[in-house]
Amino acid sequence: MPIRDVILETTLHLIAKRGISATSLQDIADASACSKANVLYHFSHKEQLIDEALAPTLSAAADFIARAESRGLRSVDDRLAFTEGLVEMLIEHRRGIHTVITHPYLGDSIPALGAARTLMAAMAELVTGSATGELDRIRFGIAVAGVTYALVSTEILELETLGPDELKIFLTEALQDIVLHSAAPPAGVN
Amino acid sequence: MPIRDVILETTLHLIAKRGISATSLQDIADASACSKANVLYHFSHKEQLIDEALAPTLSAAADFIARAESRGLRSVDDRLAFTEGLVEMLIEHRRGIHTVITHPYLGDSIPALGAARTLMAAMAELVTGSATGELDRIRFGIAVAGVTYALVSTEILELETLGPDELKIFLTEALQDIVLHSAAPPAGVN
DNA sequence: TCAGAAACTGACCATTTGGTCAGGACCACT
DNA sequence: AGTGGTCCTGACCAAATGGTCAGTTTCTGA
Repeated sequence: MPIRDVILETTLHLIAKRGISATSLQDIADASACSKANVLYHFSHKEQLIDEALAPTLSAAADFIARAESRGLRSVDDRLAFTEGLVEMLIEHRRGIHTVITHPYLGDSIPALGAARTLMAAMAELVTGSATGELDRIRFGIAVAGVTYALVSTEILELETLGPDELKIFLTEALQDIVLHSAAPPAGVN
Repeated sequence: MPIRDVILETTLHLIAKRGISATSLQDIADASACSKANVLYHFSHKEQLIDEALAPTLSAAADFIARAESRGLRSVDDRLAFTEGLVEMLIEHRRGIHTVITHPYLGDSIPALGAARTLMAAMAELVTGSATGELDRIRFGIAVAGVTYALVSTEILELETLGPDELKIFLTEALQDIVLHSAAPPAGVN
């Protein structure tokens, strides 16, 4: 594995664990077994390094949202596909998502985090735009925010005991219960 | 307002906005219109300052969880009371909760954040312990994590347009829909 | 009025931070 | 063998950080 990729991998790991501001270039260099100068040779600035480390997460999220947008969320099938895709994406890019979630403020200095904000807004509009009423909207929103955050801090639901496959199944099912409940209310709740 | 309280207030404000590591004592001093040395006169270390700024949030959360624990979450009424209390507490201590949520890693250096971790675990056990099955547990967890996170980053659901009262009503209602759905499933979903 | 405590400050310090730079090692190609 | 380019490093820098301290102002109570 080329040192450049090692550095990126290490960076993603460290910033997810300790946070961005608390992770110095020296830390990253040490953990990558190279010099700080070398880190700055491959990535001109710290911001650029972080940005690049988060890039895969961001593009995966952007893809997911773009697909969902083009398909819409009107039908029950759309919503099922949406929730399943969301869970899949979140699981695969756990560490990046965690970083994005825990750093809402650095959006101005790190492009990826700014982009994340935009994506969140897009997702919110997608989710809320397809809802039929205020309550429905909020319920859907809570569900989406819920899986996202629950997965990010897996201890909260003691999810870490589950394997990735089970995890995906359970989360998807739970999410779909909530979402379907709002898409096709059995009683006159709304 | 005594300068000590001004500093605490300012600190809570700044760390919620920019994050802990990115908020320097100088920033806090400037925003409080006093010298950095004075900040360190009232609070011997940065960690202690942060800790004290988060204290009200932490004790409110601890109180809430203790009350919920002693009452349990068995009956529907208990769950209704729990969700309402949760939403109330989250709304009142928004900024502190936001800080706690976005700084899972500093738990070792800042006591309040360590305590927050413990509280989260306690809440998880409370919530999951009262569930009847794995799916039920996860659904409840998602709902709780959902309101928490949604409220913390209000833009996500465009909640900032709602007044605090409406906000509370809507969030509580949505949460209770989800929770009740799991407590007393109308159809044989579970 | 005056002493002593509490509140506050500027100057200072060691350390760490992100970042630069001149040069060395290693490579492929001629 | 030599040349040019990529990879990599130690030494270095200015700025900022958390924190100390000696000393000054301000309050308070006798």
